[in-house]
This record gives sequence, structure tokens and C-alpha cells, in this order.
Amino acid sequence: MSIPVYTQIVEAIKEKINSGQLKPGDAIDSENTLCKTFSASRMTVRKGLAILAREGYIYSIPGKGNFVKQPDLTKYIINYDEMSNTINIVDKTQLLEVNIIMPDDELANSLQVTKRKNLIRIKRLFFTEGNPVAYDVKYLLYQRGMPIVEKEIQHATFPEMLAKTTPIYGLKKEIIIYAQAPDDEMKYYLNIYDELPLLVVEQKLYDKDNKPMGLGITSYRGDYIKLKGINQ
Amino acid sequence: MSIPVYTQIVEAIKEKINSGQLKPGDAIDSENTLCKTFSASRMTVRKGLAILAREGYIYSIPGKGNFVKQPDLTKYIINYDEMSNTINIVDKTQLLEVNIIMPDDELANSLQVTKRKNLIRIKRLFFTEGNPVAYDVKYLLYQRGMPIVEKEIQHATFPEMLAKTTPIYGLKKEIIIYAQAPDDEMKYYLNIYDELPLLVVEQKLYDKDNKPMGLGITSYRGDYIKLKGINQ
DNA sequence: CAGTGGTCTAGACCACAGC
DNA sequence: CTGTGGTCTAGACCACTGC
Repeated sequence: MSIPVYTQIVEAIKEKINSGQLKPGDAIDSENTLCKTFSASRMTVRKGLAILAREGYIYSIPGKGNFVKQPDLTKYIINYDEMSNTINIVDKTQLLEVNIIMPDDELANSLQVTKRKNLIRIKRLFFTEGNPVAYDVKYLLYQRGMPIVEKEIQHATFPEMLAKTTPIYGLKKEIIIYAQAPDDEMKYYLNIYDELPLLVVEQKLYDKDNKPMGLGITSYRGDYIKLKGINQ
Repeated sequence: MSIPVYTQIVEAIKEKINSGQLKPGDAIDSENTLCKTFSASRMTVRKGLAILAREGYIYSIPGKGNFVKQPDLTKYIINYDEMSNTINIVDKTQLLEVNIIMPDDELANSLQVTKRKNLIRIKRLFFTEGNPVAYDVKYLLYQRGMPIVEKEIQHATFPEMLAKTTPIYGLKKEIIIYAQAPDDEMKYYLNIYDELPLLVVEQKLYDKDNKPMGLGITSYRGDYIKLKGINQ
């Protein structure tokens, strides 16, 4: 058989769990027992168990055993990037403003800086087939080497803006998603004349020491965005 | 040192990547080289590399080597459940309707059933401190043992409704998030008198063979919901 | 105390890359 | 052909659990 032994172990245990033979909290056969059952060495058995643990099927308690885990029914993975979503792709961007500003209380608090710290503010409009679909504002802590060259920021996504001055590994990210009615400025920029709502996505980036590096707020016309999340 | 050798290997390579010594696409020292560098056996080195691969730092090409991976800057994890979000928790639910219905074209297509297949439709209202905050509709394929007991479904989340008749392991889930203006029915149920938009979350559940098991549509008052996603 | 999982070794054979 | 990663073994010692 060309199927690795550890895969066979994984599948056998998954089957026991999926079929209900093993329920959450139940103990799995001990590693030594599995060694005998599958005529495998302990390292091979442990490799299979590690895969099951990674996939959320089991957990282990040292000195006691391996147990079936209560699955997490609330977890979803979403791939978010300002320029593309499930129903639309941004094909043009327009730079409205690049400025150095001083933060107000809320912004200073959000980025954990004093009100005297200079920030870069970038405002952009996103278009699809000639129609404005989103209004985008970014606030970045100024750093040496920060790209203020218009060409470099006009089409960049948020992590790309920071990638040139901050190591992108260890970068922590956060998004907040909510619905909002457009104010007059949004209605003007996004050509909204009726009751069309906005979907707003706030992005916050932290360096590997959890220091906030920037805040982005992207307001999408509600008819041009759907976000999709899947499990695993 | 009580830190496991494989952890030391992981940290050493992470540091090389975070500091920029190793860039995406670069080859990592071969496993045999790492064995010598860390005076460790190959299995120990491989355990460290497996962790780095799982965390998205590296990938391997058999016969060639291990390489630094381009990090995925778009991936977020969101914990979604109808009853609670970043700014609100549902503390009361009201069952509006439990019915057997025949699907229209759109629904039959979405659930991959014929129009003659019976579906269960459940309509609920969610409240927080006495105020209606969300309107919730679920469509379920009828199965033996399906809970139509009101007590059992009134407060259940979507996966919980299915958990009694379907194994929850291997369950695949999908959510679609978008903003929408409320229609008159929504305005009535959710006490909306002004331009408040809705945030709509559609949930679709599939069994382990990718057969759709149910569709849920939850429409939240925009001022009572924010969804949060983080990386890793 | 025996049994459990956590770590680790020093070998082995294989399929595959690239010269 | 050598070097690479992928799989696997048969031991070992440790810390912890529960009797």
C-alpha cells in the first residue's frame, strides 16, 4: 500500500469520530495500543495523532491520554483584501489625498500614540468599470523609508504599504466589519442617491511586538461587496 | 535548557526570516545541515520544520529543499455565531414560525434539491435588553429526528440545530456577509424608523460529502453588530 | 507503582532533483 | 551519481497521572 501508515491511522480515527463510535471527551486508544493495532512504531503513531490534533479532532493530556475534542462550530476563515471580494474586483484607484496630520483623541487612542505624533493619512477612491465602489482612508505611523511616492501607494493594499518598512512576518492583523448609512461626503464620492448602505471594513495592523502600525477604513457601496468565510 | 530542541530550531529560523536574513523563496539549510548545526537528530529537525510549515513560514519541495514562503497577508479568522458578536449578545429569542415549505427556484438551487422536496423553515427574532436586534430565517432539509420541538430550536445556533441529526465532525460551513437596506417587513420587526442599514449574514452548512444541509439568513440591525477577524 | 504522553536518537530505505 | 526531503523503526529517558 502506498498510503503512508500515519495517514491510515488518521483516517481510521477520523472515521471512528465521524461515525459516532467516538464522542467528544472520549479517550482514544493509547499510543502503545495504536502501535500494536497498526503494527507501527510510536513515532509514526504520534505523527498521525499530531495531524488529528492540528485539524481539531483531538487533544492530549500528558500522563492521561488523547481525547476527542469538541469541535469549534464558530470558526471561519475569510480572505480579505481591499481590492477584491466575492462579487467584485477593483480595477482602478484614484488617490484623493496624501497628508501629514495630527491625530484626534480617538485616532491617537486607537493607534496608541500621543496627539503630537505625526501620522500619514492616505485617502483613495476605488473603481470598478468606471463606477466608484469604495472610499478608503489609511492612517500610518510615519517611518523612515515609508513610501510617500504616489505611484507606490496608489494601488497598494494595506499590508503592501507597510511591507517596505516593516517585516511582514510576525505582522498581526485585525479587521472589524459593520454596516453603516453613508454620510453626505460618502454619498458624494460613491454616487449614492438612494438608501444604499455601506459595508465598512476597518483594518488594523500591528508589528510583532503588538504595537499598532496603521489603521485602514474602507467603506464599500453595499451593492459591490460580499465577504465570504469558510471553515477549516 | 528545558526548551525543546525543536522549539529552538523553530525560533532560530523564525528569527532569520523576521530579521530579513532569509527572504521569501530563499532556501533554508538542508535538514542534514540543521542536524549538525543543532546537534540534533533528523526527526527532531523535521519536527521543527513541520511546525514552521504549519505556521506558514516555509514549504518544502521533495528532492530540492525547504524554502521560505510568501506570507498570506489576506487571511483572517472570524468566530461567528448568531447570538453573539464583538459589540452585542442576544439575551432573548422569539420563535415567529416553524413550517414545512416547498422551496422556490432560488432556494431549491441553493440547497441543491428539487422544488418538490419539503424544507423546514424557522423564523426567529433576536433581542438584547428588550430591543429587537436581528431577524433570523433558517431552511433545513427535513431528516428523521430533526428537532421540531420549539424548546429545542428557539435558542439554538445553526450548527446546534443540525448537530442532533448530523455528525458535526466533517461539517463544512460557509458564511456570506453583506450590507442591505431593510425592507418594510424588516423595518417592522426590527423597529427601524430611519436610515439604519442591516448587516446580513448568510450561513450554509454542508455534510461531509458536500451536500447542503441548510441555509440560514440572519439580518442584524447595523447598530447592534460588528464582526471581528484576526490573523492566525 | 505502572501507564500515559513528550522528547529524542541513530540508524534505515525510498522517490525525486540536478548534474 | 550525490544530495534532497518523505517515511519509518526500535529503542531510550523524562514528567506526569492515578492507583
